[in-house]
Amino acid sequence: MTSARDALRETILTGDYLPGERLVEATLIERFGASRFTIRLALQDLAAEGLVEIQRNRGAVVRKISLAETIEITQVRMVLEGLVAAHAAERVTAAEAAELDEIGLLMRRAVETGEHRRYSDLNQRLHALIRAIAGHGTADRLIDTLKAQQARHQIMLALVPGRPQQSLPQHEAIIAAIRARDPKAAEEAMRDHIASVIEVLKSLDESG
Amino acid sequence: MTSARDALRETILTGDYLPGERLVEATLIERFGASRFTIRLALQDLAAEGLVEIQRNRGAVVRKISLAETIEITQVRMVLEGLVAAHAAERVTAAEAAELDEIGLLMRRAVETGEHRRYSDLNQRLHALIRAIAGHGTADRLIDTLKAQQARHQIMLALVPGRPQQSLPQHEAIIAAIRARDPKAAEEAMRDHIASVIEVLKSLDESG
DNA sequence: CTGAAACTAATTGTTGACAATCGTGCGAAC
DNA sequence: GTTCGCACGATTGTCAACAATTAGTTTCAG
Repeated sequence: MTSARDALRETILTGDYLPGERLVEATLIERFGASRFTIRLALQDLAAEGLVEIQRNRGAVVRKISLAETIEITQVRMVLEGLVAAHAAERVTAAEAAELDEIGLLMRRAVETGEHRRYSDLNQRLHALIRAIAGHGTADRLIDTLKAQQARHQIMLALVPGRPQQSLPQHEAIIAAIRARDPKAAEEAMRDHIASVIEVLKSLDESG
Repeated sequence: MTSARDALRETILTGDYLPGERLVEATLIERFGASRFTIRLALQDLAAEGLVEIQRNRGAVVRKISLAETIEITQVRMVLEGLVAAHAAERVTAAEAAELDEIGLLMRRAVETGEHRRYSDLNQRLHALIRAIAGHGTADRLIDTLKAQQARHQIMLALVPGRPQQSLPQHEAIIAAIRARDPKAAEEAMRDHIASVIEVLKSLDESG
């Protein structure tokens, strides 16, 4: 059963196990009903993804990701998503452009009506669509890995007040650049957007 | 013994096993003198790094990396190393600046005397130094992984005629920008440099 | 009362055997 | 002669038991 791997992964990502918490194999066996071998393989896998840390003879713990590291990860995401946005601008089709436009419209509406949760969902949808348009497998895989590592910190970001008003024009700029098939502008717009995310993270560093 | 993992890794990287070749566990046990469990773990690890591909009930094969994928990987390296160069420009110390200068000087000399092998070594040393100066752990790890994946294709690039003459000024521009503590210029210079590498790769695509 | 050493319980590392699965080669039918 | 099906060999997937290591605890000497 490889599904034990995904189950464990999901459990860590949703925050059932806290960072720094020990992942004792016997406990996991009981919780997921998998054999020790399977659990062990799953932990090994998650370690390769950077979600847990395995120390020899000491077992696995949920990896603690500091705010400083979150900033590093976001910086890497900034340049990767910038690359992806540029590729999307080169490859976007008319149908995809229409889809981008629609998401942009819905985002504006969500901000106006104050539906923060919906805006967050649309945000994810937009980024996912851009990645799909770009079709850059290598960047895609890395972004997924990095996103998983910051899963916990990302939830916090969605709750920052005034954030949607700040990011909406950035999103619209990204959409406009991709629709105009301007790779350079698309990359720049995406980088500006994520750079502002980094600024928010840094301000959290100072305040907390 | 975790060393079996490194041994297998090294063996694949040096090209003893060719892309597409099957990695039968029994054979590896005999070759590396490790237990099956250890070999299995090693393969799992290498799969996570993208060096081998594991299919259920079919075992592991050395991952075949197409030229198109190599280009993708290099594009990602371009933006990552660009980020790293920018960070290096922000953090470089006087001593490090001197070291950069020295490498630049040696590179120029190596090009003038036609010592291609030496130039290639200095090239690696320069990139490694810039990464060390930047101290960006997240980007560092990813670059290492990507480099390992292209190990085979990279050897080819060093042999392209006229390449040192082309890349020397690019390297000098990178060094100058970092010494001037200009992050934006450093990133741009690094990206220009690797972009030209991508052009070489694309020309290989057309010719071969 | 404090410190170190030895013991013990908990946990992980490793091994070998067994089960499941896949690809291949043979044979028979059309 | 070709194709389909079957069985066998090779290979990987999984398991349970055993060995090694670690960390915590107790005991004893100073």
